[in-house]
Amino acid sequence: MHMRNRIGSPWLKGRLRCCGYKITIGREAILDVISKADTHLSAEDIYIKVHSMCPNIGLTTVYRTLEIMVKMRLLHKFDFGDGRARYEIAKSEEGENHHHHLVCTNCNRVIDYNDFIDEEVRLLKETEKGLSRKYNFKITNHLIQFYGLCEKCENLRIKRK
Amino acid sequence: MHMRNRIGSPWLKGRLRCCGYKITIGREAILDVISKADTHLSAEDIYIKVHSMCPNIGLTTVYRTLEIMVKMRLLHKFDFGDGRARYEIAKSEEGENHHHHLVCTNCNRVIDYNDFIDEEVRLLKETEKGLSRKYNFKITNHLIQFYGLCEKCENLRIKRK
DNA sequence: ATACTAATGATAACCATTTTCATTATGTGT
DNA sequence: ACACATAATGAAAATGGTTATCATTAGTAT
Ligand SMILES: [Mn+2]
Ligand SMILES: [Mn+2]
Ligand SMILES: [Zn+2]
Ligand SMILES: [Zn+2]
Repeated sequence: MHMRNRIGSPWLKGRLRCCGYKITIGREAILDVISKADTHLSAEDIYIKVHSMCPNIGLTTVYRTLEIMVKMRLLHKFDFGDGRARYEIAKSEEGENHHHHLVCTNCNRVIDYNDFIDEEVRLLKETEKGLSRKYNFKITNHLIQFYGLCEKCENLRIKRK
Repeated sequence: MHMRNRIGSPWLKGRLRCCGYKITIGREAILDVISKADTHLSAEDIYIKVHSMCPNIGLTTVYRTLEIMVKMRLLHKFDFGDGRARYEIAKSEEGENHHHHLVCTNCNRVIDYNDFIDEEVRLLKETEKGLSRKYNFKITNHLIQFYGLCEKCENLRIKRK
């Protein structure tokens, strides 16, 4: 039993392996950081965290691994408007991690939510079905984001006034 | 009556003017291109079209004008995943131009749709109200995109198989 | 027409991401 | 354990969309 087996999600490693990808030290460290993250990390965020554990992993490898995982749909890639891509686990051993976002247009804070009401989910499926038929478009995914001001920024705005 | 009054949306020009912005030849040409566009243009797309009419307008001016209009909420700025921002009229004399998108993940084609069903609109408003209350988040806008394969790409995929 | 100042464009800088390529490490078969 | 084929890697350079700089120009109010 080596140290290596202790880091990185075994499930994610399995997914990579069975797609023919090799499990390297760098990838393990990257998987480890991603699977433990509770925010939307940028490639550089991940690189910095990985670097503290494995100082010889390059930023290029981070980008390459992220790209693979996005293609495999294990990771979601988002643009929240701050000039860099941000990543978040899409699938894990526990299943899909589907949720929507509230994005503050002032401070770029992002709030996840997945407490959908039943009616919401039903109508979304209905809508997807209708669109698929009408536009002959095979829908595989959706992105729903609400933009506005978070509590803090809205309070600041009111005070300033 | 000069030639200048014949190009660019008078309404858009009015909006800029009453915010203290000067109406320049470059801006008129940019407004003209944007208001006549029926696709999601990039800054360079706009620059090329403007250039054919006004060869001495620089790309920098295009970027600057677009930025102003996005801040004024006259324009929407989108990221469809092709590495450049794309713009689309958000408000015009006729009112809001609100719609959602179907984005092909293979060829990057984007389909607009705004034939929402009543229930859809109602539930969206309801959802926004619920989220605002729950997360103390002041929602001003939303982005809804469905990803998948357009008719053409889906057909190609089937044949290839 | 004049003055004030916003707007402009050429250029360089910026910076996230990608490409290149010689070197290294991994999985597999022995 | 060893060797082999080749996927993966990292350092460095390139790419490309966007932004900053700054001297010059042009729109607007008077
Ligand atoms: Mn999220
Ligand atoms: Mn559109
Ligand atoms: Zn905020
Ligand atoms: Zn397509």
